[in-house]
Amino acid sequence: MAVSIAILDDHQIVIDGLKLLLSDHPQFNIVAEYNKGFDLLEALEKLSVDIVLTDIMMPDMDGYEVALRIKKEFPHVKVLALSMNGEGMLIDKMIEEADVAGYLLKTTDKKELVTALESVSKGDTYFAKEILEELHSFQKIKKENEAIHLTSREIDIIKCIAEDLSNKQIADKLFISERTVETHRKNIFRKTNMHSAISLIDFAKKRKLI
Amino acid sequence: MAVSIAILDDHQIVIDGLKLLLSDHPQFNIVAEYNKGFDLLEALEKLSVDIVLTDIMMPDMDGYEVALRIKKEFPHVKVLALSMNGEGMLIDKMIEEADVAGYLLKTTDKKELVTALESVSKGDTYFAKEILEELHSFQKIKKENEAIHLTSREIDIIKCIAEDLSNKQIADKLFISERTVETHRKNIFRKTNMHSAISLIDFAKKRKLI
DNA sequence: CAAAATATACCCTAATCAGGGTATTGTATA
DNA sequence: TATACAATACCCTGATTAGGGTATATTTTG
Repeated sequence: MAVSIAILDDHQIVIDGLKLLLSDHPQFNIVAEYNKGFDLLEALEKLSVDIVLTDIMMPDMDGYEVALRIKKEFPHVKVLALSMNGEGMLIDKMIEEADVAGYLLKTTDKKELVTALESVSKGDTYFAKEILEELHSFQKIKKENEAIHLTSREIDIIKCIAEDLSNKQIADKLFISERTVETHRKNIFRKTNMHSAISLIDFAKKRKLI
Repeated sequence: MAVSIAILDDHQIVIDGLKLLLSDHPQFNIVAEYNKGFDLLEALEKLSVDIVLTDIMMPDMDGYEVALRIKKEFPHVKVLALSMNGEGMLIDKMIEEADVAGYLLKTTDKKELVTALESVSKGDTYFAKEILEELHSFQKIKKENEAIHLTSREIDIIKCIAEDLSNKQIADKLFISERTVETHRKNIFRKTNMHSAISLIDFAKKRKLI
C-alpha cells in the first residue's frame, strides 16, 4: 500500500530533485506534479492523493491559499509544506489556520524528507527544527504585540505615519481633528516606547504591524 | 568529449534536480557536487572541471565570492550562475566583476539549461531573459544614482538619518558641526527632491544607497 | 448596569527641522 | 593656474512635532 504523493512547486528543478530523492523509495508513489496551485486543485477532483508536498512562495496562488483550499475542499488530503525560507508569519498561518501536517525547509535531505512523509502518512505531524524555532520566535513577537496592545485606530495612524503624512494630512484623511491625531501619536509613542517617527516605523516593520 | 560540470548549491534538492535534468544528456558529465563554496574551491585544485554551475545565495561563502575566486585562481573554469531570484546588484556584480559566463533562474527548464550549458561550453555566454531585464533595470537605477550624484559624505549622513540620529547626534558622531549636518541635509533633500526624512529613507532604500 | 477601554478633542511648551541664505577651505581636474 | 566640486560652518524663519496635561462620548466587556 504505497502512499500517493502530489508535488506542487513553481520550480521544476525542485520537483525533479524531490523525484530523484524519492526514486528509491517505492512506498512513496509520486502520482502527479504541478507548477501552479490551480492545476493541482483541479486535479485533486479526480486524483486519489494522500499527501500534497507543496512549496509556499509561488506566484499567482501561494502555498497558504492552496493549503486552505485543500483543507476546505479535500479534508482527507494531508499537506506537507516545503519552503525555501522559514518566514514566521507564514509558518504560523500555515500551521494554525491551514492545519498543514508538516513543514520542511528546502535545505532538507533525503532522510528527513522520508521521515516527514512517513510521519504524515501515518497521520502524525512533522515539523523541521528550524521551522519550530522560527515559529517560536514569531509567536513570541506576536505575544509581545498583543502585550503592547495597539488599537486598530492606532495602527491606522502608524500606517499613515509610514506613508509620510503630516498630522494635518492624517487628520484630513481619517476625517478627525489634528488634535486627535496628536493624541494617538502620543499614545503610540508611549506604548511602544519609541521617540520618533523613523524608529516607530522600524519598530512596526519588525513587528509586522504594517 | 563530454563537458565536465561541478555543481554547487546549499540545497541538496536543487542539486538532485539538476542531476535528473541532465541525466539523459551524456555530453554533460557531472563530476562533482558540493554544498559549500569552500569545498568546491578546494576540489578544483585536483579536479578537471569545465563549468561550475553555482547557486548565488548561500550561507558562509556566497556565489559572488566563489565566482571571484574561481576567476582569480582557476581562470579556465567557466561559471554558470543559477539563482532563485534575480537581485539586480548581485547580477551586476556577477557579470561585471566576476565575469560569469551565464546566469539562469531556478525557474528554468531542461531546454534552457541545456542551451545555456552548450553556449557556455563553446565559450559563448548565456543569460536568461529575466536576468537581462533585471540587469537592465538595475543599471538604469545605477545611472540615475550617478546622475543624482550624492557624495560619500552625503551618503554617510543619509545612513545616520536612517539610524534615526538627530542632527546633533550626527554632528557628534562624525565630529562635525551641527551647521554642517544641516547643510548636508539641505543638499541631500535638494538633490533627491525629497521633503522629509521618511521619504528620503524610502528613496535611499529603493535606490540601494543604504 | 457599572467599569474599562477606545476614540475623540483641546491646550501648552520646547525641541527639531525643512528650506532659504552666504562663505571659507581644500582638493580634483581640465 | 583657473575652475569646479566637496566639505566645512554660520544665520534666520516658520512649520512641525514630541511630550506634558485634561476631558468627554461611545463601545466593549465583566
